[in-house]
Amino acid sequence: MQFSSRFTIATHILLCIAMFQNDRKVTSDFLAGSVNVNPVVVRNVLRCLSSNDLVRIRPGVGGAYLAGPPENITLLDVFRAVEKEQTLFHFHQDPNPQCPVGRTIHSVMDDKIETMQSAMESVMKDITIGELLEETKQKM
Amino acid sequence: MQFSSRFTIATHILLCIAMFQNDRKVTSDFLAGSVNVNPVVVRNVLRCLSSNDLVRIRPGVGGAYLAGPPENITLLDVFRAVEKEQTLFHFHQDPNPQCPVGRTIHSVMDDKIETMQSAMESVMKDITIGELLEETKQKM
DNA sequence: ATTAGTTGTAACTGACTTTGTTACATCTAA
DNA sequence: TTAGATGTAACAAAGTCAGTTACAACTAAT
Repeated sequence: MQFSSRFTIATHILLCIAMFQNDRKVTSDFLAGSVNVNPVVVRNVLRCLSSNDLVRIRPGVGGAYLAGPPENITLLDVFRAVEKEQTLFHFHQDPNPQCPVGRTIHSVMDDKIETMQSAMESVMKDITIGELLEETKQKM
Repeated sequence: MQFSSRFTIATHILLCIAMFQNDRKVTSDFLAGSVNVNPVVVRNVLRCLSSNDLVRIRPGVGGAYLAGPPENITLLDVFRAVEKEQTLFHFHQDPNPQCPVGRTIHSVMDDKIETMQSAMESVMKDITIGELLEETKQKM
């Protein structure tokens, strides 16, 4: 099981906006062309990013802009904006409380899973759209 | 999106085997009762664990046993045994190569995602079934 | 050899999620 | 008023997960 592609799509979108927002109007159709998905998918992702104050969208006239400098947007911001279900693992429901393992499994495992997730998120927190933008420009 | 519950189910199963294998025959029905899922789900997970040499199963006569001491089984072993799709994120297919972002997004993002996953896996590697067993016994 | 108890595994279902798509209402500036 | 956007509901196709049934195959004990 994996996280959906919304995270990579959202990162792609933010990079595109950062790259092009000063030169042209960055519409959902333009973004859809670069990411190569349906414009509605882009608009749904943009809505998530917008409601988390990462981008500003101009309804009617069109165009998306970063809400702040790209150095201030971390991949953790992006992840939290687009992934509703942010716990890493499903836990099986209703383990048998009459079994000593079933009775305690949650209290034993919950903080382990949290540690795993924190490890992942601390990496995300240290990577910004600004860095990725620089790296992209170097590779152009 | 999340990983399936197979990981927590597998961990539960291993803890149960470690806890009870010396006292009674640990069948898939017994395990199913503790985890509170269908015995076929247990047998499927057991097959994954067995083919990765974490447990031994006695066909015919019945009963599952740890293949080695619980201190030698890490949560990363468990994770790799039961999760076929082990990359953390779906990547959107076919970004547009005519866009500078689309052309480079993979080479920019791939190692970042790998770093995130490594961070998670290094936590998994440091937690063993033996530790969880001790913690369970303390909480009983 | 038979039997009871167990595992191995295929097949099917329902529920859910993701992704793609269409359609249309709404908004804004020119 | 209009052109060009965005907002969003609705639906379908595909995939995955989990539950269940059913039955073949295996093993030890009798």
